[in-house]
Amino acid sequence: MVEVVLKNGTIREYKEGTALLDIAKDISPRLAKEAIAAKVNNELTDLTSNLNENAEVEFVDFNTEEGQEVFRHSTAHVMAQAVKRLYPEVKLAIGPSIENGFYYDFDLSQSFSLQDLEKIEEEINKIIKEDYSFDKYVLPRDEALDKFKNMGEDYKVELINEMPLGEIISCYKQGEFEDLCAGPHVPSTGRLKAVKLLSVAGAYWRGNEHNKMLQRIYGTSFPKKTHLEEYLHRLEEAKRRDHRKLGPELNLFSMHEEAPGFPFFHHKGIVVWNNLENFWREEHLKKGYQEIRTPIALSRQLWEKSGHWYHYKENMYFTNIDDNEYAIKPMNCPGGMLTYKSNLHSYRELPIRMGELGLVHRHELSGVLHGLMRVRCFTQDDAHLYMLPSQVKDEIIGVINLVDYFYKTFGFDYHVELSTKPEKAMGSDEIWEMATNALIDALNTNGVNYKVNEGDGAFYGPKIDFHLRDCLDRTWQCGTIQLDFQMPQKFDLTYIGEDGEKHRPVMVHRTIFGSIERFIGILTEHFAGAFPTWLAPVQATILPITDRHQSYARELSEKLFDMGIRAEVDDRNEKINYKIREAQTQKIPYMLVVGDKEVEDATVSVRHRSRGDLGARPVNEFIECLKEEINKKAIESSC
RNA sequence: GCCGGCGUAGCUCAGUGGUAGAGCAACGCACUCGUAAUGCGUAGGUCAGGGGUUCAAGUCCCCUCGCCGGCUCCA
Repeated sequence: MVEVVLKNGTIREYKEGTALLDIAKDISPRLAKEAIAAKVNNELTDLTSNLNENAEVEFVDFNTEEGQEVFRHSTAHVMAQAVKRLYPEVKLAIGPSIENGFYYDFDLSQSFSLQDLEKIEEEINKIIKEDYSFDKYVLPRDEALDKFKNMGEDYKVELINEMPLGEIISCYKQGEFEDLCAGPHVPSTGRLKAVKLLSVAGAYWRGNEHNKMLQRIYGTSFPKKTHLEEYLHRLEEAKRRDHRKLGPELNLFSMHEEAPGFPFFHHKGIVVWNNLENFWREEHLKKGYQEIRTPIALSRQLWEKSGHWYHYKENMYFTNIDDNEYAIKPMNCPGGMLTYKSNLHSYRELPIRMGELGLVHRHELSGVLHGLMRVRCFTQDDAHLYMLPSQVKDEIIGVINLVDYFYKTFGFDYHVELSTKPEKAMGSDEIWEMATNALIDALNTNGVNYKVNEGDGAFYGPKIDFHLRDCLDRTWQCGTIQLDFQMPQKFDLTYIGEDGEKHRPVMVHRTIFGSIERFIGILTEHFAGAFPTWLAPVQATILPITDRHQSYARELSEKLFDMGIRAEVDDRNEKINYKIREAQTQKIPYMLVVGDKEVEDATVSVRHRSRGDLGARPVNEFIECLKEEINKKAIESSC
């Protein structure tokens, strides 16, 4: 007998070699039905595997991240099986689960159309009905190599060849289909109730652009049809929040074929922009930042000195002035260096925090442009911090806290990534290690969770990135903190130390918004265009019922204007319902309806875009409340 | 940049090789109205651009541009 300790602490005994699935059945039929895999001594395992020793056992269902991963991964296998049935000459690459679904990469000469996806989906449903069990088996390396060579699965052969020598090679078989796989999987294909294939896209083998481009089919799956439908519905809803749709609709910005990747901001977009800038300036002044501005075009020699000429040239734009070559700045730092160097600095001044809202231009590949999120010119809320080595940790902690404060003001969740030395890097390994450890130290001190991206750092130093999510759960890097031991050296930056000698300061590049353009994109999607009142391009619209209420409406509007509130009067000859509808679609926070009653009582009837009709209030009382809401930068409205 | 898809009025979309359409928006007129669309009328098009096939092309073919979904890259 073996002893099983369940998650709730109860202990049960089973015959040695009992399958985990049978244990689940013994505990409850429902558990057996809902369990996707099991964790034996914290290791994820197939339900079909047997228990041979005492162990802690936990059953994993679709409500857990691991359960979803296993479920989607199994679906990917079934999709590969379906594709193989329909296109026997196809070669399989890899097929992992991803957030919200799965994909599988295929090498096939003909390209998949949307109709093909439907056919594949039908075949998947057949395989689900046929309810094959997922059977695991292990085999020695040579046999595995022979097997997949004979099958013509070149990509699998490549994968096996790269596995460490001692590694156990396992395969899973369902029906006629076999695939190299570490597992685990659901017990049988019948478990995969609701599957939907979503899109086809090109993807390079192993993510390397020099490799062959394969066809990637994306899909998702759920244990219940209704859950799939809910998910698809949510996707549709999310598309309505897309800033590329809302931006032009709300008259925030527009994009034009004449300038791909270069956004045009309209008045209403600029109002949002200016509010962000004002907030930024206020908070940075409080934190001891100076503000500078440096030119957009700087000479070739400067970029050679900074290293951009050698490490970043393919992303830069160039121009000639009086027969000399200039580059349009893709980053603000070299200009910042020159600014620092125009004065002599004492150690007493450090840390110096020099901010710049700098417009940078980068030549991005045409295929990556994406509304305001990925553009070819953008305004970085940059700053360069110059400090003593002993100040590094505190300065980084200061920036981490500032980012947190900013993002909290907008109600954003974010995640943090740490990027280490890339292949194309300046500087020695020792310097990189020191810099990277400084960042790690600061993160740990602040108790920040972070993910490590090996080799993803900037060419001049490692970085901490802050990522925000868009409406479709894609994440975008916004804030960043980059340590730089290179630039100060290249530009021979110095400060005069206590000893009267020149010393080299440490430098940090950092942004909070990242790019104002991208941040406005994220903001738009996060609030679905219904910006908090302090950011809203129009904060209140006054709606007179008829012509005879227009003078009262205009008086009110002037009063609001004098109090610094952005208000409009809709004096068009339309019914009140019509005006309200339009104000609603424009997502204006407050609608102030004025008619006979309001004129007589010196009140306004307040309607909020999401809270509806709130009734009449004295004008002054409402204005005070609104001012307060705006000053507090409240996310929720309360007037 | 690469793979695939898409491009008709300001917006959303019809249009099966044979005279370019609808709704909304815009503009004009009437209605003076109480919390999400008043009625009638008018105007609006190089069917992304260029080339080709055809008696005839929005429709079929080729090229270019842009957009969308990914990959690579990145704030």
